[in-house]
Formats: sequence, structure tokens, C-alpha cells
Amino acid sequence: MSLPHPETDQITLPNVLAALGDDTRLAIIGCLARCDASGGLVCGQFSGLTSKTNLTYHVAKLREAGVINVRPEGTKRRVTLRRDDLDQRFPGFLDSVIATAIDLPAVETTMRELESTTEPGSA
Amino acid sequence: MSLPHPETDQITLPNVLAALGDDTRLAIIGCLARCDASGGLVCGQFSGLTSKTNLTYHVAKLREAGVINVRPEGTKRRVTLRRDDLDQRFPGFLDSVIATAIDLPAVETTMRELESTTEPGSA
DNA sequence: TATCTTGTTCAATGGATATTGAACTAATGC
DNA sequence: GCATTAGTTCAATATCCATTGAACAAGATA
Repeated sequence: MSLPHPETDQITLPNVLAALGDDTRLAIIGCLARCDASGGLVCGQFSGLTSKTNLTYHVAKLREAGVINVRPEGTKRRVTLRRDDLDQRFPGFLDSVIATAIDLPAVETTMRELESTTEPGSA
Repeated sequence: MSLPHPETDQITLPNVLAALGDDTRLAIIGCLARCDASGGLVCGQFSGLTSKTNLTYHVAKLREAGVINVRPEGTKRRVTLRRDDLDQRFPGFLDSVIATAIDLPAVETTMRELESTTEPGSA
């Protein structure tokens, strides 16, 4: 982890709620919830949501709140949900949020774009 | 209900998260979670948290997001959690938030003040 | 080395949000 | 009717937050 992430026990509910209380960031979480089992996503894959600069900003917010993990991968940044950490701190919380976030319109749109640009058979 | 409250199916997760993503409002929820079984609280009982004017503002935010119910009672406003409505819309969400919010420092302080000013034996 | 891709940094802006105090309204109790 | 209690409204401010564009940095690739 080259980027600063809060330790599990430093994740606070006010920070997490504030981080999720934004349409763009909630959509990011919705996308991740759909793709997390297949290794998460890289920042560029959220480009349907807003500008590159703005994505950097929102991804940093989520990372600093302890909601996501961001790992450099070449020039890319692989983003994953901190499921275990959040479950440990706030049992049931993430699941209940995801249940709704996963169906947000912005998430639908973004995922459809991803499917259409992903080569079949790619890892 | 003389004050405008959203219908159950008009309560949205982004609005609820934004409403809860504030220290004062999260403390209000924590207090309510402790007192909800005993009929909720009136606005004035949150006076330890911030000014009267500011309380009006934050209580309105929570009401407009569909998190609380506010019912006039003489010159007072009785505030209760919309537990059933939130459980229906976002199963598990409120419980997971309350589990943490109930122990916030501001909630501890406010509740201690309330206990010391409540006459024993009052309804 | 040159170039492309991906994302960051910075400064500036606009807009939303929280906070305040003064004046006000509505219900209650004397 | 008058004072009291409880909360609201309004205008002003202060602050934070999201968004943008230009310039930059780092890794990949040729």
C-alpha cells in the first residue's frame, strides 16, 4: 500500500457516512460491489461518472474514509472495497448500502459501458 | 403530521446517507435510538448539541430525508425515528448505524444531561 | 529516448451547507 | 391579557465541498 489508508480501527462511522453521502461516490461503491469478486476495478473504468480529475478527488475521499483500498498497478490504480474491514467495524452496514447502491442508474450505465468495451475472454 | 414528511417509498439512500453524514445529526439519531422506546424526544432535549436555531435546521434535514418523524405537541416538537420505514426501504441499515451512533461521545454527554434534569417518576 | 497511458497536483471557481443572532409565531399557564 | 416556553424564519456569514482546466509525474511500450 503506497497510498495512505486508515487502519481498520481508525475507520469511523461519521467519516464513512460522509464519504458515501455523495452520488458519484455511492455509484463508485455500487460498481465495485458488482465487480469486487472479479478483482475490483481501476480508476479509469469509472470515467463514465465524471472527469478524470474529479475521480481522483472522489476516490481519495473514499480511500481516506477507509471504504476502499487503492493499490498502484503500473500507471493504473486498482480499487477494491474494504469489505472485511467494514464488516468488522460496522456489521451489516456495507451489505445494506450495497443492496441499494448496486441498482443505482449511474451504476447500470457505467457497468453497461464496461461490458461493451471488455474483450470476451480477458482476465 | 402537519410538517412535510416524505412517503416511505420516496426515501432514497443518497439522501439518507447525506443526512447522516454530519456529526450533529448523527448524534441526534444516537439519542433517539436510546429513547425511542420511551416515546422519543423533543427538540429542546438536544440543546446540548448546538444552538436552538441550528437544531431547527438539522432536525428539518433529518425529517426531509425521511429519517425521523416530527410531530407538534403543544409548543414542542416530538421527534421519533422512522424505524419501520427505514427497515422496509434499507433492511439492516438503520440497526447497523445505530449500533455505532448510540455510543458517540456527544450522545453520552447529551443523555447524561437529560438524566440529570429528568424528574424521577415523570411520564 | 520518445511517446502514450493513467492518474495526480494545483489554483481557481461555484455552489451548497452549517452556523449565528435578531425578530418573530404559536401554544401554555397564570 | 400577559408573560413564558418552544421553536421558526430570515438574512448574513463562513466554511466546506465538488468541479474544472492546465500542467505535471510515473510507468509502459516501442
